Amino acid sequence: MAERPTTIYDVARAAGVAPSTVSRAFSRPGRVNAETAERIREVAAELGYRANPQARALSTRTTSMIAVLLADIANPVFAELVRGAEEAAAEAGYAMVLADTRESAGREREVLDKILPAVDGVVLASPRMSDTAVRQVAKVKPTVVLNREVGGLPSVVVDNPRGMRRAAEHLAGLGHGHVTYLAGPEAAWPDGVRWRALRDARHDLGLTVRRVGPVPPTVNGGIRAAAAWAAHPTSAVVAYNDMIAIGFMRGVLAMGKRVPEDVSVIGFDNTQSAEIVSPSLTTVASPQRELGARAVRHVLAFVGGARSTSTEPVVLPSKLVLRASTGPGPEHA
Amino acid sequence: MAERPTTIYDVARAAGVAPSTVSRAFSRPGRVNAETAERIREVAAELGYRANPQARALSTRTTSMIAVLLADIANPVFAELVRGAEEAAAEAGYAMVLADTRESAGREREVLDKILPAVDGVVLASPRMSDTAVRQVAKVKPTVVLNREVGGLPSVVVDNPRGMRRAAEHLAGLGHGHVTYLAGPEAAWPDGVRWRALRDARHDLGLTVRRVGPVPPTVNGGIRAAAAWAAHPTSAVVAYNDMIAIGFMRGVLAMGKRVPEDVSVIGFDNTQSAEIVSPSLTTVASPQRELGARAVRHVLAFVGGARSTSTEPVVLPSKLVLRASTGPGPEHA
DNA sequence: CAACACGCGGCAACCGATTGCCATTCGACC
DNA sequence: GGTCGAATGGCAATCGGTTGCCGCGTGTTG
Repeated sequence: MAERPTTIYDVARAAGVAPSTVSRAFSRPGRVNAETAERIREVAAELGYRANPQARALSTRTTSMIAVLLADIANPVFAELVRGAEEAAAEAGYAMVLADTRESAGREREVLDKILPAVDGVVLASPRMSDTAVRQVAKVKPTVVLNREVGGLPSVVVDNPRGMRRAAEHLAGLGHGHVTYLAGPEAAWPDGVRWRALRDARHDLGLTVRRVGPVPPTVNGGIRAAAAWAAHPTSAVVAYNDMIAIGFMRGVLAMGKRVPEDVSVIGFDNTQSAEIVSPSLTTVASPQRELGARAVRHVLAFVGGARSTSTEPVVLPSKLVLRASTGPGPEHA
Repeated sequence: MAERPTTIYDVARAAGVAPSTVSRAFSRPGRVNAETAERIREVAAELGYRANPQARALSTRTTSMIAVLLADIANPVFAELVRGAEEAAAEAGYAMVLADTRESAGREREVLDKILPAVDGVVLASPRMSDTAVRQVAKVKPTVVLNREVGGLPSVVVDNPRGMRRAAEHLAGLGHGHVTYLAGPEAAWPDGVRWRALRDARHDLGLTVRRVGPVPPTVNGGIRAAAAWAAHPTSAVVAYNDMIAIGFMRGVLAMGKRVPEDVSVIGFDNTQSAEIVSPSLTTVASPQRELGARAVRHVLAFVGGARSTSTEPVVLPSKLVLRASTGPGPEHA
């Protein structure tokens, strides 16, 4: 432990050349005589030399690392997203580091202070901090925002309005006239978008809509939402995400009601849990893996110097996955 | 984007002092005249100065960051672990960065090359690389291994043998005489430990045990395990983890068999899914949050210079959580 | 009044790489 | 034989901080 790693200086001394030559042997193929380079490489291998990316970053200002900030690692919806991001980064020869910010704007700031100088770009997935703070970050390093739009900044989002619209149409088609939205955290940008999309659909589809919450985006949050909903029950609910939807089902089951006979439930995200819970959950799916990959590629394009890249948000489609948690409503023909 | 951040040199010029004084104003309270320090701090705030931890690391060799390497982010068992690690790190004023290595020893190496110089210590959670490679890492930076024991290196593990023993006792008590173990990845250290613990229990408890697999530690892996198990069915199975157990249940359900009437199922990890699946899953729980926190504190102790810290593994208890997936077996009294 | 300690700021070296520029060597060409 | 240019290696500055050491000015003490 704490054994000093070998540097180009160690290698240079051992190989009888100048440090600059060692440096070039690795980063400037052809700039150094082939034999000399070969000898240097041998000595380096023998000594177990590994370049220190941080030291390199001092002068080159690039580290081959990008950071992805996540609001909540425990939220399973991020699992696939991270995979996509990691793969896209690896493909481009970058390492991806992740930071969990525990749904807190303060933690986001703290982590960024430490990590920002160490990376070439940042993906902010569902950031909780203010637009101003996000722009601040974007001034320092190439930044792409995920699941949120911040004016003027590149972002990758899911087509939430269309997803919600499909959910509403599905419920209306089943004969549900009243729908409750179980709201997630107010700091979560998609929450507002989804709620507005539901409200916008109400005229066309002849629905009345209500809203309970906000509750935390967890199973327990869903249980609390169930209690709130019970004060003015409706025959259908759409939850901010799958976790809330699952908690809600658990809550209403505990009240002796049944899903979907007494109440139809739709979630968002199509997490693995949506499939294994029973009744299995109808939910609005989004291509998370693709989302992560696109965000990373987008950042890397900026890192590569793209200046003119459009700042129009990249919008990825969502689709409704039908399962067993939705059924006919009171006005079913 | 790409706007050069302010440095101590900028601050020094603006405040009319030497860069070294700026540096000391921040890192050596008392070393600089209070008024001067105050003025420097004001100027710094005005210019939006933020210290570059990487540059600092060059001379101090500490970055206030630690890395946690995970075999698979998508595995929900890691969610709580990460939480515990993150909290313990934050408590000590450290930032935690995470890297997903996609169950690949190669990725572990690549990521470590990039990230190691940027952090003060490393937690290797369920590493897939060889003992030799792990020791190599430990020579460079303080390292703690999680869910695995590598001779001579500090580690934090769960008491798997006891957990498996409890599971076996539970099944034996219910009148199951034959138990199949659904094996996880061979590279996963706990897999061997759990299997051996089950075999060791067989004499005492009068069981016969079999083993199918290995299969990937996922729901799909479990479905495959179900097919393999069906060739020689037993009235009880213990899976390497919850995901496999859940996939297994899905698989046998699809064959028209019922859980627990036809086969009792026990998982490992007590992930959230174990609770919401139906039938709910009996599983061996471990204190993941504590596991993560302990590992981080352990690393930080080494970072702080502890040399004599014992390298005896820290062993955390596990316990059996009874749910609906286990029931009486054929020899039930 | 001399000797000394202490407070406080600056100088310069250093951490580990990269890179612009210069010096040397050597072969080629006129 | 002289000139020129390509190939190759070294010197030294630089990136953004940290820190050992020096020096100056002031206050304290004998």
